[in-house]
Amino acid sequence: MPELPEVETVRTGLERLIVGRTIAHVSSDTPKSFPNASAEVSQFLVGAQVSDVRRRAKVLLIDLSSGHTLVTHLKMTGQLVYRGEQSFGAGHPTDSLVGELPDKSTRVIIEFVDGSHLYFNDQRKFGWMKLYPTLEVPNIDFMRRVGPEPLDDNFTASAFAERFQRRKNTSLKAALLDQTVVAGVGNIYADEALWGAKIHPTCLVKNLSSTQLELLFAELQFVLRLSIEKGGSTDRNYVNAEGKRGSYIDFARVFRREGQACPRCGSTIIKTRVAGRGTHTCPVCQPGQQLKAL
DNA sequence: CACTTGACCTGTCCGC
DNA sequence: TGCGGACAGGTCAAGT
Repeated sequence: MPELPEVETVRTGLERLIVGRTIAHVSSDTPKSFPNASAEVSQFLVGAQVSDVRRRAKVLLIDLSSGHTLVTHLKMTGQLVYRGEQSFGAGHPTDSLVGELPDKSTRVIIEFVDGSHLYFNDQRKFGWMKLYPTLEVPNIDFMRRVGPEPLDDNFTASAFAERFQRRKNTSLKAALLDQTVVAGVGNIYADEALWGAKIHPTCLVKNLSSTQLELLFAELQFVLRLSIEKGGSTDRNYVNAEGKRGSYIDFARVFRREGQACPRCGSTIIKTRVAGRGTHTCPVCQPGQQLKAL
């Protein structure tokens, strides 16, 4: 489930692997994955050179020399994997989690003039690629509404606390997952940051002190930075632009660790459901209302 | 308006 | 071994 650190890791890889390459051909297996991959649109793709790869929240922005941008959302199971030209045989890198490409979950194939490929794989078809004029990207509904980047130097803990007041009657977990409050946080890092701040996910925003919210911000930045350093979290499907896994999951304190010991106090971590999501907490470090364990 | 729930998909896992 | 159902979780539409 790509969140900010995973998308940032893909961005870094793509920046190194595809900037400067020229597109020769684009195909899509289903309009759902690339709604505007029509012949009319391909004139802005074919012959265009990749000029930059950017990220905003969980969205990847692949800028082209044609003045257009391939906007990509990986949602839960999306992967963007680059494969260089293969001079012989049909082999694939042995250190890749992804096998021969394309495979049955390949939705979009971008072929470059040098014979290399970028594959958009997405098992569950929730993700998508869309082409927009670069100048219109900031006007996309999601881009207009999405909150500040949590790792932006200009985004302060007090500004973070202030933005949470927009959702004062909801749970901390729901507020963290709300992309209009702060960008890029998903289920993994919401649970990890709440454990770090010793706050229960069902706690209402209005019941938190500004000190607690500032501590939560510090913990959120910590887990996001650590995960970027570890190349993201490979829980199920996520891989980077080379098809390789990320290792943050090995450093996670509560996420996917139900039944194991809390690394801070030794209590047994439990899994509950909060804001419609599987939620991992330490019942001792994060005191709050008792919830029925799943 | 504020907030919550369901839909979108497919593969995996668990219990019978 | 097969089969039904729960579950995974990002975002938006629909519902309360």
